[in-house]
Amino acid sequence: MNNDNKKISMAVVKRLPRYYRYLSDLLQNGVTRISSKELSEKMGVTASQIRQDLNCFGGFGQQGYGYNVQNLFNEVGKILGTDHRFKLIIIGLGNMGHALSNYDNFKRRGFDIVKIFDIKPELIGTKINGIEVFHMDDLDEFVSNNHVDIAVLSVPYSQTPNIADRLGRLGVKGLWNFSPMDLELPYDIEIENVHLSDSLMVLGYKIDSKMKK
Amino acid sequence: MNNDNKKISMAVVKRLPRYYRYLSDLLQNGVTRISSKELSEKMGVTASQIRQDLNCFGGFGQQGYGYNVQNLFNEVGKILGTDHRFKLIIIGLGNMGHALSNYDNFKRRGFDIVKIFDIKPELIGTKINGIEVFHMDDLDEFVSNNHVDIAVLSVPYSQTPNIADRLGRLGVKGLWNFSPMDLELPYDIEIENVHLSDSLMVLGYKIDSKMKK
DNA sequence: AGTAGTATGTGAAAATTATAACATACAGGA
DNA sequence: TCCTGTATGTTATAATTTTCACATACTACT
Repeated sequence: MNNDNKKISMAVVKRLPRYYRYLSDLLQNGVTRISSKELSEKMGVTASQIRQDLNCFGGFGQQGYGYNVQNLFNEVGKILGTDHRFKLIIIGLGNMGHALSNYDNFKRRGFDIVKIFDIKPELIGTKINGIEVFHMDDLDEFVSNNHVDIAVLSVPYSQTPNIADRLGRLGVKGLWNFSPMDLELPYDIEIENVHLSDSLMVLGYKIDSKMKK
Repeated sequence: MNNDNKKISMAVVKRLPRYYRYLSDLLQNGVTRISSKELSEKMGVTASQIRQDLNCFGGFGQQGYGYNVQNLFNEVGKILGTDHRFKLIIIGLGNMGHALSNYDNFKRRGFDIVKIFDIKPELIGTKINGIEVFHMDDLDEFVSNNHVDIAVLSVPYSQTPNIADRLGRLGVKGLWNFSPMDLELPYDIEIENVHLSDSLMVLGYKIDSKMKK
């Protein structure tokens, strides 16, 4: 609907998945329409922010009525790419790689894990949650011959930069990085760093700073 | 040094763990001093931001010299609470609970997992990474009689609100929530929501929006 | 010891982000 | 069909966050 080329800020984009979750919940509960005010109360944000955020992408609501939940859910989904599938590979079947491989929630959001890669001989050829485990030696060939959008990096710290660089060269479009190392590559690749320890430390800070008050 | 009561914004706090990581790296590499300019180049942020951020907590640097890496590392650590230990319990030994239990990185950051709770009979009494697994029925007694700072919530969606409420009532200080449900409780408890799917969807958005350009 | 160079801490400006305010348009009932 | 009430889209204002700019103070070299 709205095809403006005005830049959309990351602040807004980062809120979209949350809207998507709340809308999904509403749908599940059979709610068919909602106003920005009602939604704002549920989500603990201002109604103004909701309207502003949504309007970056188009006028999905109607004056005097509000938003149709199903429609808005679809629209936000489209913005987030749920109207098509992303193909993922997982690199590194350690703790986190294992957990992510078994996490079925991603599929519901449009993300299919198509293959897992590791180096441990005893894992190669096995299946985790129905997904085949290949050896890292076969990575380049697989990525070259198959459509892969995103690589999930859950390898040890020391190997992260090398493998990340390899994936960048292979032309993978996105990198979901679980190593406690920030990645920035000289390739045309989008990177999303997930630093669990960082989040935990922020929680620790919040607890401490409240005590001091 | 600086004990002002001026409020420190979350924007700043969320950057602290990153500083901490980079300083840790510098230490490891034997770097003893660094200027905000050098650090800014390494981290891909402005030198001004680094100086502003650090100055919220005190003047850790010296004009004409820069910052002593070891000292700054210690100071940022202190701000983040690494000068004392946080006691954690993990609730729910599913995929994520399992991964987190085995993640030894937390210990290095000041967080000790002291007990795991689940309901599956075959798990009770076993040890994961040296940590005992108790039954959920024993949760209340354990938390009442032992020091617990943070509960890590990695239970199924449907059970999240109930268990979260229970933990709130038990007086746990912080909640590290891995359920795709936002938590806000009427207790004096700090909450840090970790929504992996959200992060993945943002990555998906970034990939898509680049294509369209 | 004196001096040139360097880098902090900080106050002010710019940019970004969030909130408020309101004119417009539609819904729904009489 | 008209009219009141409601809720959007959007413009304007406020708040926050980031960047700039520079005076001050320390380093290090002669």
